[in-house]
Amino acid sequence: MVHQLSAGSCKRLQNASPDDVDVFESQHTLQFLSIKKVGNNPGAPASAPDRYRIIMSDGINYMQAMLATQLNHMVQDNTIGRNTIAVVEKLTCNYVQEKRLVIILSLRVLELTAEKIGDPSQIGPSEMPAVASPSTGNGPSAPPAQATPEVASPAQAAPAQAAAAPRQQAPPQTRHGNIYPIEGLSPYQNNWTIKARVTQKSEIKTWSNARGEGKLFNVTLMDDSGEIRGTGFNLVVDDLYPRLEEGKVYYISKARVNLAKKKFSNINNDYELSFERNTEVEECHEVTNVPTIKYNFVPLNGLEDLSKDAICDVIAVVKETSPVTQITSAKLQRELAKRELTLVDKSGFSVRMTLWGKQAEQYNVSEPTPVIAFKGVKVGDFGGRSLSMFSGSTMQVNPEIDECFALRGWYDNIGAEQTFKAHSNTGGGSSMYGFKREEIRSLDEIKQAGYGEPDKPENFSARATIMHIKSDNISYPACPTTNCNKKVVEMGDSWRCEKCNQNFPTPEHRYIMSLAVADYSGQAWLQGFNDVGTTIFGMTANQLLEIKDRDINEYNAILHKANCNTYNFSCRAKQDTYNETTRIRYGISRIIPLNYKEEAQMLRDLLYSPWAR
DNA sequence: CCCCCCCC
Repeated sequence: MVHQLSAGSCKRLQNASPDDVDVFESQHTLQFLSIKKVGNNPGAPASAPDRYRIIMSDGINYMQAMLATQLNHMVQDNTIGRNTIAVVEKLTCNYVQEKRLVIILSLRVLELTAEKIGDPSQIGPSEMPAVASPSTGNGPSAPPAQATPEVASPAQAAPAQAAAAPRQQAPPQTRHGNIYPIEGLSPYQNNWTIKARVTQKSEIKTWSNARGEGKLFNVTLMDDSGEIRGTGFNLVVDDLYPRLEEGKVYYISKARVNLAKKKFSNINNDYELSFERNTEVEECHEVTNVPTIKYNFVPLNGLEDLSKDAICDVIAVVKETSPVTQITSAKLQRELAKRELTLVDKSGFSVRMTLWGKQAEQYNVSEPTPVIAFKGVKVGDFGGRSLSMFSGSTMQVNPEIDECFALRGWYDNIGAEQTFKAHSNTGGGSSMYGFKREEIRSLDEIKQAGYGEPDKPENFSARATIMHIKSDNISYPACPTTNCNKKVVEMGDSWRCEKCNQNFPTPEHRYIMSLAVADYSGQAWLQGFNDVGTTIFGMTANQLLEIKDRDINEYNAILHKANCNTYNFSCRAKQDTYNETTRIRYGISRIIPLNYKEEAQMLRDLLYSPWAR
């Protein structure tokens, strides 16, 4: 495959000012001549991500760029390498100390390993046109940049241009300097300003532990590129807490960019901000391009498809509001304010939403049945399904969005008179008949655990694939009386049930089957009864036996076709003695075909929710 | 530097 490099891209990138969106957000087909890991700052924490410097060529020139750390995996899993040709789709640029740094934010590989194209040369200082505001130019006498430990030295690649005229290329001197997308922030950039909306502000929290005590608050900041969490500690709380207001937009600069501990936040960013004493915050009144909260609403009837502890957004009419009550949390050893809202929506379901602490106390909506949009709330299983706000969750009363208008119209017309279904503990979702998705165990684990000791049957959940079904004896003739299911014996031209003391012209065949199933860890034999067979074969045992009598090949084909299908199982391990041999038998109490949407959502929730496991 | 998200 022959790819055409974007001749001239290096020059354009080299000369672009950081707000030159046309250059940084257009597509450049480039070849990576080298990718090299560079050292971290001496002061960087051990957990700091690796940083990679890329020498990239447009066939005519080459230049250096840094790979945004969120793309590090591409180097580590060899998605990119030496001589890779890729479309660089998004870049950014900023100044670290006096040095200009181009950072690759997004790329798409065209060819992993190609021949080197052309004979590109380094862009020299002579090719750097004078640009930008002459008023800010320091001229050629500007002190050359020091190679700082903060940034990889570009020595091999392009020593000259980085130091040559950095000031000439400085961004337009707005009062707030270089406006940066949140997505582009990373620890090796220190001269940025973001323009972001505070979408959430926590209350002031205090702590006291072995390492000391103090207070802190968090905000969630959002712009059109992404979101990031910011935290202020102690003295900074006094300064910034009153100045940052939910919903308003601010210019923020000179905060520290740290690695986020994902475990503790559902915010989609590898980094978080730490507000320092010198952090600058100024409200922005020209609010353009700063999105308000984006929602991904789940209707209330859809909550049963989410697993417990999933995080979701909902919009609903608040039909009832409880007063604030104080509960005593055993866990926290203190009192805690709580308020319950009853939410309803067009799906005809109602669900309870719990607010805690400040959010419970400060809930202050005068109208009786507002529409409220909630973001980042936690799904619980109390009463089938419940919802709960985190301190990081947000709510918007009567937001100016279509979903809100639609709900308002529906409720005022018909919804107010409707009765609503509550979620129940049975059926659907993760509460189905003992199957616990979050407690799935491997077959090997079950065997190792020795479940099913004498008189101690154990229930467990498993996900396994059918490998083989014993075909010789797949069913038994049973009493057709509802809920009897006892084996009947053939007596002349009828079938007798001893339990019911009755004879029947024909029995009802019921499945009794042994399945060999396997998962990644090993295999096991599971015993299944009637519902297992009807689930697996999609027909009753009577129907299957009829096929077996008519055409043994078709019967064998049906059994064969059942193999290689994966199910969720609720099982019961029980010790069993038969013919003086004791063994553990695994009975299937429920077989559940995989719901791929639900399985995928579970995986998604694992990624998004630090509390889902 | 927190990192708990609670109760019934």
